[in-house]
Amino acid sequence: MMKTHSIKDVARIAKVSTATVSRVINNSNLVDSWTRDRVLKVIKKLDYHPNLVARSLIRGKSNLLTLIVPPEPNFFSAFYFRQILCGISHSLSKYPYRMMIYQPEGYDPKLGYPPHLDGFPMDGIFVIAPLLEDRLVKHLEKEKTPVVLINARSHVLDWIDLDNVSSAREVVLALSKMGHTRIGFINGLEGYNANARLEGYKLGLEKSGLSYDPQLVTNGDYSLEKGFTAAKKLLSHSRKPTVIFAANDLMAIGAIRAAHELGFSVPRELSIFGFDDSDAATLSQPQLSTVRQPFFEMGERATDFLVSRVENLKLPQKTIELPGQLVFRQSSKEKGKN
Amino acid sequence: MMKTHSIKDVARIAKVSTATVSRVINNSNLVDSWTRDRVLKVIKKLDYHPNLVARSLIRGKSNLLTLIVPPEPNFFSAFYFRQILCGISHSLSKYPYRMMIYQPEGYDPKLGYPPHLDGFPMDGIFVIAPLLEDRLVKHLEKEKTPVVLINARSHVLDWIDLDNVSSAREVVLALSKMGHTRIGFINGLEGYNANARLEGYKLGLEKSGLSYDPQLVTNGDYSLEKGFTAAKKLLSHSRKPTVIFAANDLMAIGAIRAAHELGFSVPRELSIFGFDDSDAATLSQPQLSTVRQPFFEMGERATDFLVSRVENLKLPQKTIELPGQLVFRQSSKEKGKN
DNA sequence: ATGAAAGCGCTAACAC
DNA sequence: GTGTTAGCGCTTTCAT
Repeated sequence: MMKTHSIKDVARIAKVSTATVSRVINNSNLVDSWTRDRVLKVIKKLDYHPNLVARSLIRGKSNLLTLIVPPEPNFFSAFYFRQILCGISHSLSKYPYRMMIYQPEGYDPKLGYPPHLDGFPMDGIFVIAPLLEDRLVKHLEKEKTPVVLINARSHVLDWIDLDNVSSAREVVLALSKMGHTRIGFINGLEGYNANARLEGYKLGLEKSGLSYDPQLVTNGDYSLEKGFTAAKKLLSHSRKPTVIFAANDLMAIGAIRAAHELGFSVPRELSIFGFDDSDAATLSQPQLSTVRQPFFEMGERATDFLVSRVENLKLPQKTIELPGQLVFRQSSKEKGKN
Repeated sequence: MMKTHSIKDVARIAKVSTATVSRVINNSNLVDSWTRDRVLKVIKKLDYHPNLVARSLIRGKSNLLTLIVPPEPNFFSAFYFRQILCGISHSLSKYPYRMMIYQPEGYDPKLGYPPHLDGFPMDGIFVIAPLLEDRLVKHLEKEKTPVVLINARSHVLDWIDLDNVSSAREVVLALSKMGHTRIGFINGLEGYNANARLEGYKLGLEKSGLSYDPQLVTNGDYSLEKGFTAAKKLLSHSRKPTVIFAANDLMAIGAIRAAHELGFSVPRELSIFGFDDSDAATLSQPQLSTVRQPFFEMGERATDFLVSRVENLKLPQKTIELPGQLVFRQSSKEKGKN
């Protein structure tokens, strides 16, 4: 920020009042077209740009949105984070808003997080929730600054989330249609997502006329290592699965490694299905079939939600579940085919 | 941003002037400790926080730094981008500054980019340069807003970059020490980096007493596909390399695939060395030996550079070359060993 | 050590 | 249509 021309300079040179200049730069129609032209000419000549700080001060609105990032140092690397970021950034170009990124060092219940977040001005807040602390969400629900939750839910705040249940169900349905009858499942960490995906798994079985077999289901923690051991466990039973569906890609890749170590060929003898369509999905050998979460679109929609709420605080709560998309790659195939 | 208490409320209740309150919140020592206590008490009681917008207006300083992101929609996914972002965010927590992310839709030479960048206030600019347009850098060199270049260089602006030459040289040196005498090189896209890495490659050969053989060097474009074809070409010669050093990881992975397709076992018959230590490096099979760019540290240093320049515009140009770190994984081994 | 007052650049009544 | 003016919340001389 440096010294530039102000509205006064323009007014003086154009021989009008600052009010008129203000009207011009705000496209008010209460200004004669001849006057407007004169003012615009001066504005151009001076290369005048309105000082948005002054505007923020008087309007009580900064046009800044904050994306809160959990204190984990490598959160920016998370695949979903960057996709969402892309979506936000893309959608934001439609609006006169900018995004600030704020990663608190930690949460201090005394000091509280929002709405001050160190006092920096902001009109609205994006929260990416997968790794987020519940208490922050609780806190945000009480604040007046508009918030949109991405990949999480609330009874109060706007949110955007994957339809985990139907996505998992669709996978099982597809697998069943491919001839698989023994479908293993490696669940994620305890929490909403894991519950929903497991529920979808069960619904898929039901819809396919398959019965639920506890021996085919095991717990994971979203890590590659756990996927590895979980798959080994699943494959050690007498009536082995012909396909393993993992609640995320990393565990699916762990499962592939386990299969290889046990001498199973993927996908000839064992199919593997992941969840998330992370980078790892195409880097793995064989490339992973998986569920693509529409993170980019989530970011876009979140932006639309947030901007519209900032501009109209009275809106009713908006929520949306987006469907996942099944991506078939090399790690899955019809049962018995070659 | 919503209606909160102002400095006037505090002043009124504490029975002092606003000037005194201002002194208190700015830690001026020109205030009696008894008065200070009284004021602080009121501040706490009212949960008063200074309005940073008003402060920005009067100080002509927003404490906002902008990270410019090239118009490519998926730039946020680039692995160096997120590492750098982590570094910036981490270092930023030491300072009373925040980061805005701004991805222009495109560059308009007429309108110009900075310093206005749509007029949003900012005290300084981070530019991540690998994919960045030269004309933006040229433009920035003429502006008064402080800029720090990350992964690029300038004769005017502050910058932070990898020491590409010495990093590539170290790889060749290490490879040579491991017994390799025929070291293939897949170069990157024309540009500073590629030149520097090729130069480092040559220096490494020289220092190792190896002679430069044009047959061992071929051009790439940083893509996996190109790495694949380039490696095939290198391996088709009569006097094949025993190790291929690629100017980035993706090409190195392409080289691994080529080797496999041609029936070479990696690393038994052919070693592969990458550059960047991207995600792909650990996801590939075998895991890739590579050069780790200190992106996180670059982000940190860039932040330190930028903040200190914002706070003292008169500083002389600051530049720094950071050394890469060799990471030995499964894709390389000593020649002839098993 | 403290206060009064001007003013940062802009917008929005309100008057004409 | 256009101008006058008050004031957003803060900092900072300049007095005292």
